[in-house]
Amino acid sequence: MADKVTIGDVARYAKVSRQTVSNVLNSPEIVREETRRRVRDAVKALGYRASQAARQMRTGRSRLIAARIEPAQEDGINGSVFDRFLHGLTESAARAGYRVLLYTADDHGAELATFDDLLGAYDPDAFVLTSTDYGDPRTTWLLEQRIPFVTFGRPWGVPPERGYPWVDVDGAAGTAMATRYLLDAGHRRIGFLGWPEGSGVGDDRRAGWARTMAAEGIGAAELAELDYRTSDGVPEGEAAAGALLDAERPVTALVCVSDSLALGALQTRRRICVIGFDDTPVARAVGLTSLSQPLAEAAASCVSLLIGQLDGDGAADRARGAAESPPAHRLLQPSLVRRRSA
Amino acid sequence: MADKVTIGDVARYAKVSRQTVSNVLNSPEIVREETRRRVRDAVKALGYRASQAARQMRTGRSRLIAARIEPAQEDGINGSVFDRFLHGLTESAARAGYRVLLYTADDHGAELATFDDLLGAYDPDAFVLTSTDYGDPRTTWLLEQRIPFVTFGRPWGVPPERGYPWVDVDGAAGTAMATRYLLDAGHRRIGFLGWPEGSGVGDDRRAGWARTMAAEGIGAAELAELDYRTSDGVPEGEAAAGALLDAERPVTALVCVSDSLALGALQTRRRICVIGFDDTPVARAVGLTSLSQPLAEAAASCVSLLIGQLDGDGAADRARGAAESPPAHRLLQPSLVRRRSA
DNA sequence: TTTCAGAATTTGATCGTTCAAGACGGACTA
DNA sequence: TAGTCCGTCTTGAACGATCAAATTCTGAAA
Repeated sequence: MADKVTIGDVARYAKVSRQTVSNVLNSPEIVREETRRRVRDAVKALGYRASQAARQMRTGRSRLIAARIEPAQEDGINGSVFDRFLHGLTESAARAGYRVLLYTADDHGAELATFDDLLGAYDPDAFVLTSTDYGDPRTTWLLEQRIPFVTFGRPWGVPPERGYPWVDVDGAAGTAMATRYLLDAGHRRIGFLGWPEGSGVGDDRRAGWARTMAAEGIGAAELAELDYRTSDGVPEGEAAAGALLDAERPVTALVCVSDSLALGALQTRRRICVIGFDDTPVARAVGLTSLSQPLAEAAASCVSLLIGQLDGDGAADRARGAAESPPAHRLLQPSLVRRRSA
Repeated sequence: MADKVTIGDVARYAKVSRQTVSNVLNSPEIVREETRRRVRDAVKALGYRASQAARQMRTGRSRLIAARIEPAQEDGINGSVFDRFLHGLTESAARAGYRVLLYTADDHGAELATFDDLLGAYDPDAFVLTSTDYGDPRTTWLLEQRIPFVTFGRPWGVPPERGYPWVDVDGAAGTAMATRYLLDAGHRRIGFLGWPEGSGVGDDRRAGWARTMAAEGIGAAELAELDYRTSDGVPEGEAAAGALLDAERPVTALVCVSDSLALGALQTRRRICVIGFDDTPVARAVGLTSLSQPLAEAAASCVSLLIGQLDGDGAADRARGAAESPPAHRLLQPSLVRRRSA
């Protein structure tokens, strides 16, 4: 194993000083063309790569982004969504010269402790949070500590002045699209299988269905009939779909808040069109039409929002003690993947 | 944000020297009891945490373990297996004072380049490889560079003298267990839905079924009839199961090399018992009996094998230029999760 | 030729930790 | 009494990079 090549080795090889090599790497514009070329050749010839540890010592920047890897959920079907997001995150981060550091935590309290731990030891430059919920203590803590972060998920119920950058997928637009698709196919009794009220994501997805149905002239009373709420899970979906199908005026199609519920609905084996949400592997496997989140794009957006804070004028802003521009955010559109079920 | 607490701050507070603080942290046994206590109090009072970057500078150890996050597979159903492994890895590593650094790579070539990149910049102490295959160039490369690593997956086709530490789940024992279970339930025409010959994992799983059937007195000719090979995927499974069911002497039960194939078999909706492999979320969702890999335990084993190399006498061994003891490994047993399908 | 501004490059200090070697005091030995 | 040793603690140097300031170089104007 070749001994470590240091910036000094490169400097000697290129017959310049350490600092010039450093400049070629970090601010090439201030180095004369010919010197720059010589240094770059030396870097290539020796296979030099800057030691992240040494750089971090001086600059205080670790080029590390911390992300929590979530435990496999009870139901697990939706787990792969996060998996794909994480993959995209790793790729986008690498392109921007950052790496993803994983951590786990069982609850918000443990997660705050982990933040502190990580910041003390590895000192990541930023965090990416997922599964944000109402009154999330993590965002508050990070804002207080002035640690850069982004969330994948909107700040549900957070007043705008406490805003922070986020990326999310427009769930309402997705369910609206699905509903419109079913309406165009001639359906009118289109039910919605959703979660109990109170989850940001769930309520948002329900809203898209509701407003599309309302625009079609369907009244509130009928909507209430068509709106079924249950906790997530395949058996729950089967039961709920059964209830809606056995009603006096049965549904002919269902928009579901998750693939788990949609899969349950499919398992009733009744003549019914079903559309799920998240386009999980299961959906692909069983031919379930589903709304697909652009996860790679979401991850890329997260990284670019972070980079804006980190490499951009973020430091300057924080020094001035003022965040003048409101935090950036991005709302992405899901797409409908047509399969046998609808 | 409190300024960073350094070892010097702690030293001043405890009225000792920097080095004594360092000793309390790294070799407490050489410090007098009372001093040790005083230093520990100071550490707690100030909330000190050693800077990983500075430590790495001096010791050359990053306390980072690199793992590749695999792209979601075509079929994706089995993706969650890796996901759960990664979660376990992160947890076990944290317990041992290590963190997991993610990277991606599209093929082995790109992965070798990434190894080099990572080692140059972040200098992880070890790698965890998954999805090893025959003649894997990655293990050869890492062995040559004398970089510690473990694989989750046996060294298929690697001569013992080029051995390295690994952890794996005994697939053959799993399919043997499944086959035995079906035999005990009275089945005799038990088919095996497997992948084409040539994959280590696939062949191993087939072997467990074959040897259990043979032990039951079923001849080679009949075994060949019952053994179906196809590429992975739900439609493929459906087709294969159909063929075995429509044969002159149809099967009454199926052991499958993956949940994808098993799910396909289930979708034939024929009266047949099916057992899958991996206990994926889909299996849980549709009530598929499946073999479950102890992923958390596998991850913990990977970490402990690595720690043995890293914190143990690994450095001394390497200094002596001799690996006297053969690399350690662990073969774990899967378990059968009974559900409706068998 | 001299002067000078600006560009290009170099030098010394520093980040926070651990290593290697040295200092100090007390006990034990000769 | 002096010498030696051991346990405990301290001091200076080093890891490899960047920052800040000093220095040298370049070319144009006086």
